[in-house]
Amino acid sequence: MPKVGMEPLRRKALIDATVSAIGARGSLDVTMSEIAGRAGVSSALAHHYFGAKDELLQATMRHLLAELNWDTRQALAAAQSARERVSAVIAVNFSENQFQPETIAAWLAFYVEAQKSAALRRLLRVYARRLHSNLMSGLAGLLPRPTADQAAEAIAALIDGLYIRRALRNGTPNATGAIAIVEDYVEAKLGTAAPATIRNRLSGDQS
Amino acid sequence: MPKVGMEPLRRKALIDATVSAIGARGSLDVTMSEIAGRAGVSSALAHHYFGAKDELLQATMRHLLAELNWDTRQALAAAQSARERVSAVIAVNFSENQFQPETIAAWLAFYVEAQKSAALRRLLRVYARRLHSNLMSGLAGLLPRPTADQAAEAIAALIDGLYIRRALRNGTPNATGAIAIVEDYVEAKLGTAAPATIRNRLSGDQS
DNA sequence: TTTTTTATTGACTGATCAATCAACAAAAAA
DNA sequence: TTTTTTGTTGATTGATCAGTCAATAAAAAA
Repeated sequence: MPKVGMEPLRRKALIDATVSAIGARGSLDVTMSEIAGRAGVSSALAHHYFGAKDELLQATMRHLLAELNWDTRQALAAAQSARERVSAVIAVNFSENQFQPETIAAWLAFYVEAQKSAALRRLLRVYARRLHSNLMSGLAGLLPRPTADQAAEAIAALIDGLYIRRALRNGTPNATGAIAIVEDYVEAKLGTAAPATIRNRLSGDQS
Repeated sequence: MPKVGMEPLRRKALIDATVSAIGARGSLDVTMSEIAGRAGVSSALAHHYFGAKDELLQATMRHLLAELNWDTRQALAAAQSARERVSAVIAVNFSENQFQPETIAAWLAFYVEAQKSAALRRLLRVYARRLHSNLMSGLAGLLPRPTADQAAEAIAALIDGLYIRRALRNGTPNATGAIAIVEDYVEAKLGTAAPATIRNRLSGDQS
């Protein structure tokens, strides 16, 4: 079997296997054998390409982050207004690609692991900063500065909160419901602080 | 040393030690020795009183839940109006007792572990249901039914989200800031759907 | 006093797992 | 063809831990 040029393929397969293993187990303490098995290789190979388990986990998280970033850039590019940019960022986080049980479990697990690992903590901070700045790229045009900043913080917290609750299959099950909650917040926020013409652009209101 | 009547004391000490060990390690994979050490006893004793590690973790979570519930009941009893009930529930979740790094780390870790353990999942569902119904005890008097339900969902997600972000020491550091964000949401929500007299009761608005 | 109950531990066992390594095999280069 | 590089694994090692158990000792009951 040994063909040349396997490395990138194996790396990709191992990273994908890591996400699915974490998703299946629901936590980060998956074994290297489990991951390697899912990728169809031996655990020794996983060590060969990634060294320590830690590095595989970091690479996996970087991959998740890169995918989210890619999706976000696509969505932002298609947005035509500040208001649409906000919705685009929200929508991406609950899109098919992102709002998958496997992916959610992985994010959650990484959040916990980040308390132990400085490297993962750094990566999560990158995520938080990006999310904030992506949200601000829309909000800055809709609300005065300090208010916009707080709104971005709230939206970010909402997104994280809805993720964590989804992991438990508590209320707020589907992506549609989650988006509705966040969009409703945005509307409420714009309704109290911005000209009325901006209100009620997307969904029907309930006043 | 063996005095009679040690059991309840040891149980309490072990549960406290579990919270602090989880807080220190930042994850649920603390060893029984670590926990027992913090409680000043041998790991064999921890097994003696709790059987398996799993049961100690469940007991710990039940304890956290009971404390939160107690604090919430106190706060609700002191509230004089529907609006105050909402604020009371919010305030409790960010109070000295609850919004502690140790406690936050424990909650987060339990969320992850709940994906593996049916027992922990059940406990977290109890928490979610209680939070929702406590919030509704105030919101039901301020907003029409379906809107109130969605608002409770959003507030719960906000609280969970702010917890998770606090764990990383991302933005939103202090409890005050967190409360401000949630209260601001409530105000915005009431502002669009309820009579104006209800608005701006607690904090200054920014319109 | 003797016996039983309660509290407590050190030492041990068995299982799990990350990480290593020597070995093998196919392809590419010489 | 021979040599080197690249890909791959089974077997092994060493560490870590949950859980068990026999033993000890103080207190309470008989």
